[in-house]
Amino acid sequence: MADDTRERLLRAATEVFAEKGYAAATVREICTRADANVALINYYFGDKLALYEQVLRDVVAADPARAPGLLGASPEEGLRVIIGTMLEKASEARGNSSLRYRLMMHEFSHPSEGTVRMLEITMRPVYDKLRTLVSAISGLPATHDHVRLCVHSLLGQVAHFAHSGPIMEALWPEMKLTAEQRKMVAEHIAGSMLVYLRETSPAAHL
Amino acid sequence: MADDTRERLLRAATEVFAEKGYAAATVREICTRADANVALINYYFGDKLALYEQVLRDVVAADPARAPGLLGASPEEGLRVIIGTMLEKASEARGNSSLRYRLMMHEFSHPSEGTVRMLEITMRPVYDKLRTLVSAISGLPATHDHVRLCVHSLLGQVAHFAHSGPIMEALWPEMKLTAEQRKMVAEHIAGSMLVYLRETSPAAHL
DNA sequence: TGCGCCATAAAACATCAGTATAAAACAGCC
DNA sequence: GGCTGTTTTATACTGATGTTTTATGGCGCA
Repeated sequence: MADDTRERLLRAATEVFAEKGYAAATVREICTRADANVALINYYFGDKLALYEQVLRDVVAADPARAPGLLGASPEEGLRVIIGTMLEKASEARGNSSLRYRLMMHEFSHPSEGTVRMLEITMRPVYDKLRTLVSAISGLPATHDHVRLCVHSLLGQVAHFAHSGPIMEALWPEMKLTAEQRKMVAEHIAGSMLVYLRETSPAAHL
Repeated sequence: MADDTRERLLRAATEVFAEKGYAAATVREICTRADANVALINYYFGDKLALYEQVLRDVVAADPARAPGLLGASPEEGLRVIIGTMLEKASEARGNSSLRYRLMMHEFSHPSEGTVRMLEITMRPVYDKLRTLVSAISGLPATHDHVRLCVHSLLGQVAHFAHSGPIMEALWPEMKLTAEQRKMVAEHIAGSMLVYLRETSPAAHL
């Protein structure tokens, strides 16, 4: 039952971290959900942070930034797909692949002790992928300030729509990120960026 | 010395809340900074939340959303000014007027127990002002989904650039929101939104 | 059977949070 | 000076957190 318990702990930890972020998650809740004793987290992983890193490592075993349907698509379509995927995965309930995005977006809007690890492990690939896409669309090098600004704008917007529950509730109660609304938001974010990139790309100034 | 101590507590609380947000701020740090005893917060204000609300009430006595130079300007200019002001104030060190924005943006990216009060008191005016501006530029009613989406995009981007320190540091170390960079970011956020609004406004489809 | 090891459990521990209390210090006024 | 109410202090309480310790149960194996 040893490995079994370890697995249960990992699974529970993944859920709780994805739901609440690193700081707000408590080892006691994780253990309760895993039907395990509080001491077992330290027994198996050392401490809370090490558990978190293990969760990240496990969950990242999945695709880094290769959303299905992204291969062969135009950069424009790629942008739409990746934004849509992030939003969708960030608001889905569970399912191993979506937890990855929930973790990512949670840490993104609630930076914490574990954030730096998380960033390097899970965010970097997405960030770089987005830069590649924006670079291809705009015709600018991926290191250009303009490209970086656009990518951060995208990430900032996604994080906001996906993870500022209380704010949304207060300012726009109808926005609950239903499947329909998610599509609308994704199209808004990707669409507005594409319009902007088209207008400001060097090609537009011929 | 009574009112004096109360004032010191309020000032210290404003600083600490602005720096760390409601949740991460501790009454002990506030009292230390104010050179006061831990018990005095409860003596003067009741509890931490009441202190926070008092800070909000005080700090909001300033302008709600009337940045200087906003009167009489075109909606487009208004948008640029308000975005620039938010970014600028959010990253300034202190000065009573800037604390307001730091509080706002902090709570915005780290929703907490005090968030709802905060939102209604300080965010709502900015939110409504932005909606008015976007509405005027786009020609759509301020309640339209398109307008709301745009405003949330703006707020999300500002919050991100102003308050996701660890993320920025990891992904874009050179971006430190210096005065120069702030101008660039503000122009990016406002400028891209204006391009988008121009392209999608009903007038563009004649 | 008894030894040893691994997994689990129960409980304790240390720390830090917000809060409460009771006594001390102080101020104003007769 | 001495009373009275207000302000301040030192300290303790309560609860939550991450962590550690100590004990217990099961199981293979000589």
